[in-house]
Amino acid sequence: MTDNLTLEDIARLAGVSRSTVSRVINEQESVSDEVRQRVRQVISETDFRPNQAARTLVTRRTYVIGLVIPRSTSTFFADPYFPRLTMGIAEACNRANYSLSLYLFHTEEDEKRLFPRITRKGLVDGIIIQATQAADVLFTQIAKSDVPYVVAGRPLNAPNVSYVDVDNVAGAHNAVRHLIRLGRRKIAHIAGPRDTTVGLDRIEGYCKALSESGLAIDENLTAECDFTEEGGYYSARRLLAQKPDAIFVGADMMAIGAMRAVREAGLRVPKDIAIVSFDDLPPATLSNPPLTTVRQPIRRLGLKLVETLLDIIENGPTPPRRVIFDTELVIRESCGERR
Amino acid sequence: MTDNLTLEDIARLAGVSRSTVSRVINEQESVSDEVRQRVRQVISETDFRPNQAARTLVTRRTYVIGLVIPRSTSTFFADPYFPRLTMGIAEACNRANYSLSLYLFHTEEDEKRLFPRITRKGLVDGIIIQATQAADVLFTQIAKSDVPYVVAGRPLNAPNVSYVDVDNVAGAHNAVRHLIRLGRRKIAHIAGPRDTTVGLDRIEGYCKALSESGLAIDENLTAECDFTEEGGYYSARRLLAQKPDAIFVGADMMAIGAMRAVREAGLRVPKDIAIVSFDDLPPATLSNPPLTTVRQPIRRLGLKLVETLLDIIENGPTPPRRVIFDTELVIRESCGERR
DNA sequence: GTGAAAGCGCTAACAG
DNA sequence: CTGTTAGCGCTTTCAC
Repeated sequence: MTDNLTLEDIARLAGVSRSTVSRVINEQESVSDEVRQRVRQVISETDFRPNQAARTLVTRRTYVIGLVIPRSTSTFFADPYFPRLTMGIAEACNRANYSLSLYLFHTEEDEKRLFPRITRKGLVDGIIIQATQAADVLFTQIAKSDVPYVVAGRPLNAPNVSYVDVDNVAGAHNAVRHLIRLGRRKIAHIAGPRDTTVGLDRIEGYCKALSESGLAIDENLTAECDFTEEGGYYSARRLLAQKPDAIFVGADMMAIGAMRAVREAGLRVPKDIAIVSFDDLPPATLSNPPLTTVRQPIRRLGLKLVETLLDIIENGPTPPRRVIFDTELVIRESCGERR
Repeated sequence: MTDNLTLEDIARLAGVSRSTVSRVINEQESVSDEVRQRVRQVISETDFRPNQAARTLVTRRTYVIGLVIPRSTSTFFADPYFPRLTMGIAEACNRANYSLSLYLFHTEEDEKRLFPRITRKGLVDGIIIQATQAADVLFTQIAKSDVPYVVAGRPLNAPNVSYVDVDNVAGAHNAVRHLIRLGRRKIAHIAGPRDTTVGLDRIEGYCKALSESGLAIDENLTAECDFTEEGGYYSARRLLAQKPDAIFVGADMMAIGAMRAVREAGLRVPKDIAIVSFDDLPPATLSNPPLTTVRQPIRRLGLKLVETLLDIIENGPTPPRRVIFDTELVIRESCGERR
């Protein structure tokens, strides 16, 4: 099937002009039913599909959106969060008839070399970019080009950008309040990196809940690490020295690690140490005991990200759009009962 | 930064012709150093990047490859397998300066509507498509278009296609032999779907190992299910009635489910039931006890898939390329010691 | 309602 | 070594 058909060919076969075929393909009104039928017939017989590049060249629309995952999170593909988010984004793209280009950076060199390519014309109509520390450089670059973009998660040092995020402060606040309500008093926190808003916001919610209840905020009760299982494990080991009766962990994967450390220390969850975490991804259900955790509406996040980006593509970047989703505390067994 | 610069503009600014600028951009030799410098200067000052669509229109190259995940596997994004594979593919794309378009189908309707769009000209240079039952229809379609493609995993009913797969028969064979060597005699199997080669091949390896050792193949000792944790759980529950002393599970996620069932039945892994599974993904390490499992070189699979596709794009689809990777049995605790 | 013609921004002969 | 010219396949005025 070596078909290199063009509009011209279809036009000839249907006995009309190229313009008419174009009109039929683009579903314009001003074509007589009879001609439209004939053209459609030829198109389906020949299995003709217009060349996308040619179309893009004149319309300035690629119908592609790019999803950029900066390097520090690319290892996070080990975390189920990003695949989930990607699914949501892909679903929205499918619906809107957009293609989704995935730019998964592994190294800083990747970013330096590849990112400028992405922002060239005729490649993507807009970009969804994951907020991370490494992303900050990219923000500057992307802002200089005039490619529309939206950030997944609140960026740290980027005013006036559009983003979609969850209310991490409220989620963390709620989680810790739950522990307090259950009678826990010495609550530790395994936090995400302090150079991300995710890390920072959850710390803020944690502190807020403590303060409200008149509990002291002890620096030694907070450990900072990346979002991995390993990180959670080692952080918990360190924190255990302080003999906390509960840990609020900033992500499910870290909570799995933390529980491993607790188990190894001969302590029991939730009896000796109650645990509440953040995300509600599959590992939360499968762990033993299952995790009480703050659920993020990841799929909706993905859908909204695309919706927002398309809005920006259509109507320009100002004013910045900001969408914050609520979270929901899912109570399972790792937090135990009221004491 | 509303730049709508074209080659022509750069040419004017540098005092040369459009062709010369094009030559500089495409790194052709035949340009004097002096001119090259001046042009480069202007390009960097203006931050000019050539329009990709225009380029594609004439070169017939998009430098985009598509990754198609048919519907039945799209839920598998819950499984860490696909994210991992995607990472490998993305890494290879980055290296080769290709963009990666992700087509994640959720429904049959997605496939019907979207797939024809993908195979149009000027959108992608080639496609990597995941082998599944649902993919069979797509194979027919893609074969009709002349878009180069390669299959991830061996497809069931598609002769003459190029694919990259692991040796599932040998991997399963090896896994089951290990159980036999450890003294297990009544070995059950939780298999993947029989309408996929993954499911079928692993069953074949399982049976082969049994036969070789003179063990009877009992149909009641094999349960078939999808690749989910839930599936593994319910299959194990059923199989437990037969009182096996070992289970070879066709995927880590199913093994996690199977272990849950075993635990609930008051049995212990590996003492009462030894378990060996397939994949070696993070859940295998994190489970309790950690899983003995057949490691797949997923990242290499991804890299090879891209390499093969680029080869096909360059040199045509014939002869079909077939690459089979070896697997490796990773021994942890779920299989226990020799009895 | 339909066709002719111009042009999107680039590459690639072909001259010189 | 460099410039001129002719398209790539489509959309989009502008006539009729």
